[in-house]
Amino acid sequence: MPNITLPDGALREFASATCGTEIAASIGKGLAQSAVAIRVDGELRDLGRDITTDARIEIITRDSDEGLQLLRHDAAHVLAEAVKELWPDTQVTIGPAIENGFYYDFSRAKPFSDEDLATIEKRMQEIVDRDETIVREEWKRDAAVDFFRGIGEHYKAEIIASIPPGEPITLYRHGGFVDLCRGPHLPSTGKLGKAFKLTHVSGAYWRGDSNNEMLQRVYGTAWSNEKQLRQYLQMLEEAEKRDHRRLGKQMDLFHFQEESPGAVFWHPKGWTLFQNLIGFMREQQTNAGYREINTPEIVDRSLWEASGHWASFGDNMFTTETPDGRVYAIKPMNCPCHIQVFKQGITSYRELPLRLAEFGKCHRFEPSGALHGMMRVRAFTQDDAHIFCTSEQITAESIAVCHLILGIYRSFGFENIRIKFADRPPVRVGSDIVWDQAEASLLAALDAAGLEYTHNPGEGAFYGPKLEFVLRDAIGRDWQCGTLQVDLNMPGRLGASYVGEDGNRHVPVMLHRAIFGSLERFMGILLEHHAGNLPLWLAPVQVKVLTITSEADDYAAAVARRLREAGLRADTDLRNEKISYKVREHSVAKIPVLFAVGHREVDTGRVAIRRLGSKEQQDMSVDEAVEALVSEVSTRGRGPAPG
RNA sequence: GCCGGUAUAGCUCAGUCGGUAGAGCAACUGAUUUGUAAUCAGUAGGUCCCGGGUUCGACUCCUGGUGCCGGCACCA
Repeated sequence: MPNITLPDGALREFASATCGTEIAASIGKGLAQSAVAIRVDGELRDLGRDITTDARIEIITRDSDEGLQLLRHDAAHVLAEAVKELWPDTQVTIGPAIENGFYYDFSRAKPFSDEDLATIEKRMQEIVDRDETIVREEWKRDAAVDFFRGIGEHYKAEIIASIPPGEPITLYRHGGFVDLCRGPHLPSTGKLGKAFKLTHVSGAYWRGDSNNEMLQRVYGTAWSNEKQLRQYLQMLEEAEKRDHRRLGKQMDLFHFQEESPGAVFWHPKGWTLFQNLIGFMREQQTNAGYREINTPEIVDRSLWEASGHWASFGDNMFTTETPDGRVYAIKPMNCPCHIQVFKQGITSYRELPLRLAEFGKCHRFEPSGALHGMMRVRAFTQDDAHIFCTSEQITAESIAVCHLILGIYRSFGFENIRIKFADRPPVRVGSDIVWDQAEASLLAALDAAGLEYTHNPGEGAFYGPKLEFVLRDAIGRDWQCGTLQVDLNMPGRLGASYVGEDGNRHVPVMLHRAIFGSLERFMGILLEHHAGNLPLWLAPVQVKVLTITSEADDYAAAVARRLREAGLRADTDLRNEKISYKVREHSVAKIPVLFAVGHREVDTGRVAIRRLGSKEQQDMSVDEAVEALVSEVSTRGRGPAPG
C-alpha cells in the first residue's frame, strides 16, 4: 500500500503496486496525456514501472526540459528502428538527445543520401502511428553481449562489454527493435508525436576518435509540439539571414578567395570596422595598465623549439626557408616573442605586474575541414597580452582580467557570456603543487568576481589551467573568444626572470589573455549578434546624406563636411534617384543614420533624419543633429556599469 | 585530415537526353529632379572552379585536384 507524495506535498494512497501512468491518471487527464516519465525519490523512471513502496514522486511532462530530452532520446530510438527496418544489415551504435534534437550513429558501407533521409523520416512517422509499446528489460551482462553479437550488432556488444560489472544492463524493445539503453523511455512510440524532422547527415568517428572508423550520423530535431518545431525551423531561416559571411558580402566588408584559404581580404568598410575594434580595445587596455608592443611575424625555428611549440604544433605552423637556408616559422602566437621583450634588461619585482599587449597577426595551418568563414581562419589577429607577475599577484590580476573582459563584451552588446574553467590535462608540465596553486587562483578570481562557470575537466593547456569565454553565433554554435591562462612553465623554459625583494632571481608567472581572441572571429560574432545593424559608434559609415533633388547637392556636401569635422564618418549620395530608392539601398547596406535633404531643408538649414530600422523621421537643425550624434558616439559602448 | 554535398555573369540562381549558356538584381548609357525600402528604356557582361580523359562534339559523362557548405576530429 504505497503512500505517494506529490511535489506539492499532497499524499495519495494506492491500493497495491502502482505506477506513473496510474498516478498521473489519478491526478488528471491532461497530465496523463502529457506525462512522459516519472521521478521516484530523485530517480527518473519509465511511467510503467511498478512502484511498491512509499515514494516522493514527480510526473515529468513533455513540455518540461527533462521531458523534452526524453522525447528527443525516443526520437533517436525510433530513427534507429526505422533504419533497421529499411536496411537490416546496418549496425546501430549510439543515439543521444542533444540541444534542439537528437542524432544516431550507424555503421554501414554506403552513406545515407538526402533521399534516404526522407525515406527514413516517413518510416519513423509510420512507427509513431503504429504506437508500439516500449518495453524495458533487465539483462545479465554476458547474455546481453551474446545476444547482440548473435544478431550482428558488434558495436552494441562492445559497448555492453565495456560497462563496468555490477551496473544493471537494461534493454528497451519496441516493434522488432531492441536497443541497449539506460532509459527511461516513453510508454509507446505514439507518444513521440509528429513534431520531429530529420535535418542532415554527416560522418562521425566511432567513440569520437579519429583513429577509429567513420560512422554515418543522422541528425534530427524534435519538439514537444508542432508549433515549437515550426518556430525552430523559422529561427534557422532567420539565422541564415544574419550569417556573417552573407552580411560581409551585403555590407561590402571583406571577401575570401581560393588563393589564400582561411585569410581575409579586407575591404575599406570592413577595415574601418576592424580598426574601430582595435581603437576601442587599445583605449580600454591602456586605461587598464597595459603597454602595447609589436613583435616580428617571422621568427627562427629555434625559438619555437625552445618554447616547445615546434614539438607540439610543428605540423600546424606555416614555415618559410630563406635563400640562406634558415627556417623560420610564421608566428602562430605571440607569447615567446613577448618573453623576449620581457627579458631585455633586468626587471625588478617593483615593476610587476608588467602587462604587455600586442595586436599580433598570427598564422596557423588549421586543418582544411576546420575553416569556417571568419570564425576559424588561418591568418588572424589576436588582441594578445601577457601579464608577468609574481605568484601572489595571480588572483588579483585574474580578477582584473575577468572584469575587463566582461565589461568590454557588455560594451558590444553581449550579455550572456559562458565561462568554462579548464583544469589540468593528463599530459602536462609542472608539479601538482604548482597546478593546485594555478587552478585555485583562477577559481578564486571567478568567485571574487561572482561569476558562474562550467567545469571542463582535463581541458587545460599543457602549461596551465585556463578560463574560456564563449560567445554564441546566430544559429547557436559556440565559439571561444576570450581566454585567460595561467602559465607556470614557459617563462622558465625561455629563461625569463626578475629580481625579487630578496635580491635573488625568480621566474615570473605569465598570464596569457585575449579578449576578442581573434579579431576576425569576434567581428563575425558581432555581425551576427547585431544582424549587421551595428551600433552607431562602430558602423563603418555612420551617416549618409541623401539628396532629394540636385538643387540640394551643395547643401548636402556642406552637411557631410560638418559631420566629418565633428569626427563622424559621413558620406553623400547625390545620385539622380528617387529618395525612396536611396533610402532602400542604404537601409539594405545597414547605414545607421540617413539624412534626407531637399529644397525645404536647404531653405531652413535643417535635416530630415531617419534611423535604421525605423520608419519615423526626425526634423532637426544641422547643429542639433551633429550634437546629438556626437554625444551618442561618445557614450559608445559604455553600457551599464559592471556588477 | 575524415564523411557527405557543392562550384554557371559582380550577387542570387535556372540550364531537360552530350550539340559551346539564360533570368532577376547590380553595373554602364540615356530619359526622368523625384519627400523616405526598388522610375522607365536601352547596352554590356561568361576560361560554365582547375587539370587530364572519353567523344565528331563536354557546362553536362569519367578521372585527379582545389575552394566552399554541413558535420566529425583538431583548435598552442
